[in-house]
Amino acid sequence: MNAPITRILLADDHALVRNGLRLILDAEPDLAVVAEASDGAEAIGAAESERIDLAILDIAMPRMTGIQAAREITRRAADVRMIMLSMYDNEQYLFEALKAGASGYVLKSAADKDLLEACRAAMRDEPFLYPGAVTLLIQQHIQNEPSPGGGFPQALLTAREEEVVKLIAEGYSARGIAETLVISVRTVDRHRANIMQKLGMRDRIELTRFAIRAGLVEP
Amino acid sequence: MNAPITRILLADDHALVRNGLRLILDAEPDLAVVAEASDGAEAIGAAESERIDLAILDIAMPRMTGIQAAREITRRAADVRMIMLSMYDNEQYLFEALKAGASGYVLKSAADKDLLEACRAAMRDEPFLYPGAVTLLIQQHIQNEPSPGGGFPQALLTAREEEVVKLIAEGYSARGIAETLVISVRTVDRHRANIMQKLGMRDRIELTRFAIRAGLVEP
DNA sequence: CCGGGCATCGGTAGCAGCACCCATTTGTGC
DNA sequence: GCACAAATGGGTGCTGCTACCGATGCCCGG
Repeated sequence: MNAPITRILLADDHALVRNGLRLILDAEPDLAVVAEASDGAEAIGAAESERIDLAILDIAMPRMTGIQAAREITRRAADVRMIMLSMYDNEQYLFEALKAGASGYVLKSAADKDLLEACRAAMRDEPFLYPGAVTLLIQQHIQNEPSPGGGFPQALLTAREEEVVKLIAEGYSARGIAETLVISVRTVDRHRANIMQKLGMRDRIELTRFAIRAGLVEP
Repeated sequence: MNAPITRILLADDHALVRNGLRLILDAEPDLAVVAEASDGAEAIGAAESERIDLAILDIAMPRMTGIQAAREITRRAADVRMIMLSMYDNEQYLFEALKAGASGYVLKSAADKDLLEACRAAMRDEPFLYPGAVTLLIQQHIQNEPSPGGGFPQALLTAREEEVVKLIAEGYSARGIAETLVISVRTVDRHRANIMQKLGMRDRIELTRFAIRAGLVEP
């Protein structure tokens, strides 16, 4: 049945990594890298203008993360399949990536074979997750099945919570945040507690790293 | 004069990246990857036990950074040349890498050619730096040439302090750090205080962001 | 040999972060 | 209108962070 060659967009901000991945992919007869991007905005442009079957997006890219890019690509070029490439075995990213429309989630610490398999699975419209991700999905599913409305009842931060996270990561104390937002210290405290519970985190350090990963603040 | 093939140790914690780089390197007739490592400790072991000409070390690796590994390799296997691979165009790390014995410093966003050139330069016992690094070196040299006994007027952390910063930024409490390093909580406390004073910082949040900027830890 | 930097350990005190409890007001969707 | 989530504010208490005081042993360079 001689499937046609899969035309791939490769987005990663590190040229060396990009070229390495290109070698891995181009070695396969059924895969061809036909476009590259070094950040999320470029990836969106390429997915629209080029004839792309599959986009491989690194999560950590400057200006716009792979997740944000995936959301835009879902909206503007819905026929493009997407695989998310991540340094982090992190459930937040996993869920966000899936919600953003990615059909695969591959760790950079994975084997070449996994990436290739994810590509082919994506073209068959099948998901591909690394084993740990499946476990996470199951746990999440067991924890809170209900949500008749659909998606994950899990943690998206509200606008206010996002503001608070940003300020925490910028080094403000609860008191400073309270003054900045003109609310009570107790409310700041409450927001922080809610955020940490949603994200499953334990202190400001983890919140800070989350905020940096999420691009809310610069390191 | 038919130089012998350069035997390379490749150390990076991400298998996909490692394999991509291996393809880039193995495509060259004069270079051969003969060993791999996924963290600093493994790299040190491999540099000792295998017959290695050149080690390519990623800076950001778990448990032990490429810099720390380079220090050990310099001590234990002084004939092994080293090239540092970094995600960050960061002067702190550039200088640390050079001090640790690396003869090359290549950004992951560089071109393949740069990495290959750095490898060959290392085998000729010549340094290789990306252009921005040379600029940084010059600036630093102009700013403070004298100071025979001492380094930079501005705070360079000691090796121990660096370890503590890394652990703080990874979310460890003082107590957890004390257990990890097998020292007293008070000593950890003292180190943290010294670090914050040196860097002019006020809490763990700022330290965390510093550590991420410096490439000591991943966000 | 001695000064100085580094690493180590101790006490005290205050304030901040964090957990767990409570409540009211507002807006949005059904 | 009613249900629900978001945002707001409060009380209590423990733990951890941070500041400021002290000290000793080690090693390295002059």
